[in-house]
Amino acid sequence: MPSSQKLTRSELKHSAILEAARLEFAEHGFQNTSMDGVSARAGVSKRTLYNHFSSKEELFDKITECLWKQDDSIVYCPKRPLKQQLRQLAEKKLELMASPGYVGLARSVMGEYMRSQEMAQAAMARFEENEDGVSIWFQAAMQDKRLREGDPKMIAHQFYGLLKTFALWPQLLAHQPAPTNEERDVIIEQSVDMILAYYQQ
Amino acid sequence: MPSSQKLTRSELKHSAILEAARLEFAEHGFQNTSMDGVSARAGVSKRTLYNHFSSKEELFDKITECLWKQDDSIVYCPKRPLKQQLRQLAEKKLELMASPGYVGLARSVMGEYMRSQEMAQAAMARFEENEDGVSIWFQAAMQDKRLREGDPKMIAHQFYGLLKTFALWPQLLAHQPAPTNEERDVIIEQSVDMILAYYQQ
DNA sequence: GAAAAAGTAAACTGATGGGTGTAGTTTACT
DNA sequence: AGTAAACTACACCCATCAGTTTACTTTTTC
Repeated sequence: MPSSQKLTRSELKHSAILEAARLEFAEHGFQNTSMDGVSARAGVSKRTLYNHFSSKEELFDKITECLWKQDDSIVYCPKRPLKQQLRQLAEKKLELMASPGYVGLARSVMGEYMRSQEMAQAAMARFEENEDGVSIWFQAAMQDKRLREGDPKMIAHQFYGLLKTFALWPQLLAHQPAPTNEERDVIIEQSVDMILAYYQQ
Repeated sequence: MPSSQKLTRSELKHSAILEAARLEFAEHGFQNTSMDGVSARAGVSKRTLYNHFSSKEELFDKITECLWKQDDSIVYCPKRPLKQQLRQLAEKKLELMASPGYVGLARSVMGEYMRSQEMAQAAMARFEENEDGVSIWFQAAMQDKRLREGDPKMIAHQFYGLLKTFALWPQLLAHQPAPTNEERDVIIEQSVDMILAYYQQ
C-alpha cells in the first residue's frame, strides 16, 4: 500500500476547518457564521477548532488573507496595439472576479469591514493597491506619446471602475451571476474602447 | 405666547425615535444597532419605542424608505448642448450622494441586505430604477441622431458607473469623505466627456 | 376633574453564540 | 506496550439583545 497519506490527522483537521470556514463565511458573512456551524461543517469538535484558531477573528483573517494577493501588473509594450494590451489586462481581471468563491468571500469581507472606518480604509487601500500596476502602464503609454496627458491613477481608476460596474458590484451587491463569456467580451470591448476614445491620441 | 407647539407629545416621541434610529443605523449598521440604544438616544422608554414600531425590522424599513425615493428623470431637450444636459444630471446625482446621512444609511442598508440574495436583488433593483430616467434621455438623444446607436440602459449604467466609481463606492466602502467641489467638477467633467467621446456622433 | 391614552423604569424571558473546562478516547511515535 | 499529543462530547459561563410584563406616573381629552 502506497504511503499516499503523508498528512497527519492534525493537518487534515486544520485544512478541513479552513475549507469549512471559507464556505461558511462566503455563504453567511462574518456575523452570521457561528463557530458551532463551522466546526460541524468541518466534522470537527468545537474544542479542536479553538485549538487551531484562537478566535473567530483569527480564523476570518486567515481565510481572507488570500483575497489580497492578486497581481495586476502588466508590462507596457511599445510595439503591440494599446487595445490588445488593455484587453488582455481586463481579461485577467475579470477572470479573477468570476472565480468561484471570490465573490462570496469578498462580500463577507466588505460586509464586515464596512462597519469600521479604519478597517474599511485599510481593506480598500489593499484592494486598490492592485491598480498601481495599471497606472504604471498608463504612464508608460503616456510617455510613449500614445496617450494624451492625464493623471494615470485616475485613468486606471476609471478603467477599473467601468469593469467593476458590470463585473463586480452587481455580483457583490445584488448577487447577480458572473457575466457570461459573451457578456464579458462586450464589457471588455466597451470599457477598453471608451478609455481609448477619450485618452488615445 | 405663540402656540408654536402644535405637536402632541406622542408625535414628538415618534419623530425623536425616527431621528435617533436614523443616526444609530447610519453609525452602526442594522445588526449592531440595539433597540435599547435607540430608545436611550431618543430619550424614550423602550416600551414606548415598541408602541410606535412593532419590531426592529419595521423601524429599519421606515427609516430606509426615503433612500429609494430619488428622482433622476430628465427631459431631453433638442436645443441644448448634450454636455450641458448631462452635466446638470450628474450634478443632481452627486448632490444627493453627498447629502448628509445618505452615505451612512446607504451603507447600513447594503450591509444588511447584501446577506440575503432576495433582499439584495430587490434593493438593488429599486436602487437602479433611477437609472431608467437617464436611459430614456439617452434614447431620445439617439433618436435625435445626436448619439450613435447603442443600448441606452448600458450607456446609462456606464455613465452612472463612472460617477459612482468616484463619488459613491469610495465613500460607502472605504469611508472616504465626499468629493470637494473642485473634485466634484473634475469627476463630472471627465465622466460626461468620456461618454460623449465614445457615443457622440 | 376624571377617564383614557401614552409614557416610564426596571426586571424578566428566551434565544443565540463566543469561548472554556473537563473527563475520557483515539492516534502517532518510540 | 506505553506515553504524549490531539481529538471528542458535552456541559457550562457569560454577554448581548429582541421583545414582554408589571406597576406606576404624566398628559390629553372631554
